[in-house]
Amino acid sequence: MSTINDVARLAGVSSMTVSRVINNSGYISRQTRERVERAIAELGYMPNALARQLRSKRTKTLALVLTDITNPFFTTIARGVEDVAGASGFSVMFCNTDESEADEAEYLQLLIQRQVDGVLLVPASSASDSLRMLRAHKLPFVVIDRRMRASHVDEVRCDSEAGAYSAVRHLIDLGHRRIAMLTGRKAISTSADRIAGYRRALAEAGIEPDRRLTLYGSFNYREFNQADGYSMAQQVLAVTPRPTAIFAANNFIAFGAMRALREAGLRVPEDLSVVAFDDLPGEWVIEPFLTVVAQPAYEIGRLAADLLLERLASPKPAEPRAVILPTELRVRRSSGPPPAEG
Amino acid sequence: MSTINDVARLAGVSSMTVSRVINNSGYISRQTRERVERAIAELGYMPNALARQLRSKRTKTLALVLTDITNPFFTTIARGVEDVAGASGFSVMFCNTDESEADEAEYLQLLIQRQVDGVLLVPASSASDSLRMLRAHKLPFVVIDRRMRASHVDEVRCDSEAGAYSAVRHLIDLGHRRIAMLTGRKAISTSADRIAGYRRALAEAGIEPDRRLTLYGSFNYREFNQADGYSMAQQVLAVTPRPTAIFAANNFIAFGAMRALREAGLRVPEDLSVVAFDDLPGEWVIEPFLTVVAQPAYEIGRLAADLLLERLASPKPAEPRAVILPTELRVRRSSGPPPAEG
DNA sequence: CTGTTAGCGCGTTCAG
DNA sequence: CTGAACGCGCTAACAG
Repeated sequence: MSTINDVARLAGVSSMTVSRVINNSGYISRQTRERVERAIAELGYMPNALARQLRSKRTKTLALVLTDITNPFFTTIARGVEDVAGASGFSVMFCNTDESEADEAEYLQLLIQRQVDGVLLVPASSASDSLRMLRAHKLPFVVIDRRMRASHVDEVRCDSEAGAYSAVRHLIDLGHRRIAMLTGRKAISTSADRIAGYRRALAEAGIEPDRRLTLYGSFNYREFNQADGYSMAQQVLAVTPRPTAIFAANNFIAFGAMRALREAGLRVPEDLSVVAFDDLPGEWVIEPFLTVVAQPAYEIGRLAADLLLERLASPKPAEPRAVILPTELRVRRSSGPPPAEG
Repeated sequence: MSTINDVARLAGVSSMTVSRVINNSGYISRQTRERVERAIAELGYMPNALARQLRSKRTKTLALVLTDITNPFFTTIARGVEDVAGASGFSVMFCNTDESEADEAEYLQLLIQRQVDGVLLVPASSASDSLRMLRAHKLPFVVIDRRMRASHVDEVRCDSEAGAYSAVRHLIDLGHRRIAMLTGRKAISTSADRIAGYRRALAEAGIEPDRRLTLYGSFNYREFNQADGYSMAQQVLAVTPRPTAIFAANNFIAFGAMRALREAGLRVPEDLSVVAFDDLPGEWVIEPFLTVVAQPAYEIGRLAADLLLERLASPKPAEPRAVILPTELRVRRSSGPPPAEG
């Protein structure tokens, strides 16, 4: 409502003096400072951030571009980002791309126009169009959760290959040899990495991979969720001989698969074991059932924001840094030995 | 990087002409339009949103101030808000207050400074300091999920009283007469309303309320979550005669309580029934167990955003509107008849 | 310690 | 159909 000039007039000083009071910059006599502060209080003056940002060329805003804030894995990352950013006086804009590259591009445009200081990006694909755009506008960024084809970027993610390996290895140790893998979109690096880990574990155990047992999700994110896990599970159950275990590349797929299994009258883990990527926050689960490969989501968000803020603070462009976090296998009740041969 | 003037120079026109091309305002000859567009493409020019917003006094941004985006109930609301806002070209800023009135006040200040066009507020308390601030700065807002003491505001929420009534009535119908109620902070209207519904159901059934069976959460939000439900459950279990049912005012409390029950060696629902407010999205639950009073969270977000956008669009301040949505009782396996008298 | 000048990048207003 | 002048609210860079 009221501007810096109104304050200046009321306090009988120049607007510059008011500015200095607001920003605590330069020296000001106690008297004038108090006069100014009184005027500010009287008018209920609040500085217009747009004008400040336009002038100072800094918005103190980060953007977190991810696929779906509804997914607890990303929600937790978001929380980590916000906590770190907030502690440094930065706000965070959240953007849901729904795994759509078009939406991602559109959001990046918006963010560039809004002059955000930096971007945290969970890329919808490993293509580098987005990176090109970010670079063209000299906008600092950190890639989260997924690899890009273009290397040499700051990135924070988990070791999906090793995580998948540990999950499949766990199943193999239990005695499974026919293990199906239900994964996400082919375009996402985590899908590829988890399949790689799956294959390595099989190879190490001398198990010949059966092509019919590795399925990619198709989706269209908004329609996917459980549906894909459900139909993929139905597909692998139709293969003979039937697999004795399913490795799901994320929680949603696992839940969809569980539904398919129940409908098929199969018990978990007696008839079939299930292991998934990503755990659910403990608060939302009464009694955890799924054996999972957990990723430290909050930590990912925290570290990514740290890295980005560090970049913003330091004047010189340093070497890109990759932070690769370990996963943790949490063995619970959904995995057990395969049923005795019939 | 490049400004409107750079484009103008390259195209050999004035910046005003470029502005008209960007905004599709006024008449422009096909030729110049094409020249300008070529220049824009060549420079990779993107308009500076800060400057536009400063000039036009509109940011096309809404803020959603809530207590915790990590809570699935609010996450779903957020998604509803974002979908509606996005469809009208608005961005959304999310702000987590962690149930702290101080954080809320701080965020509102930030939002005022950033000149957001409107605010969707899940108030941390029913006190009206926040409303005063919003009004003083003529910032349109809609209150979500909770009542404020000050009436006469736009609001969208569920009927907590009726929802609680239906839950407790369900328990009474099953034969329960000693029903404990574990609720949230006293300062939150939903706590009060749910207790009112609880009491009405008891009164109607001629059951004398036992003061020892109604507990308020203390918290400090970040530390609360399950912990409070856990300890509150322990407290009511110590009361003799022991209650045969627990009504939890939200999911987190319910889960904490479930943990306490399990540790106490009590089976649900054989030894004790549990009913909670708020459902979990179906995608994250393998087999829903809790009987719940579900709120249409996505709908709440959608309607609130609709209402706010309507206010922004219409020039005249209309009468405040209250949208009160019904809840839905979903009976599942956590509730059953009380154990036979020992 | 304080004020003046200038301009961030854009769009409104009014002339042509 | 196009352009010039001006100002949104604030602060950097100089005075003094």
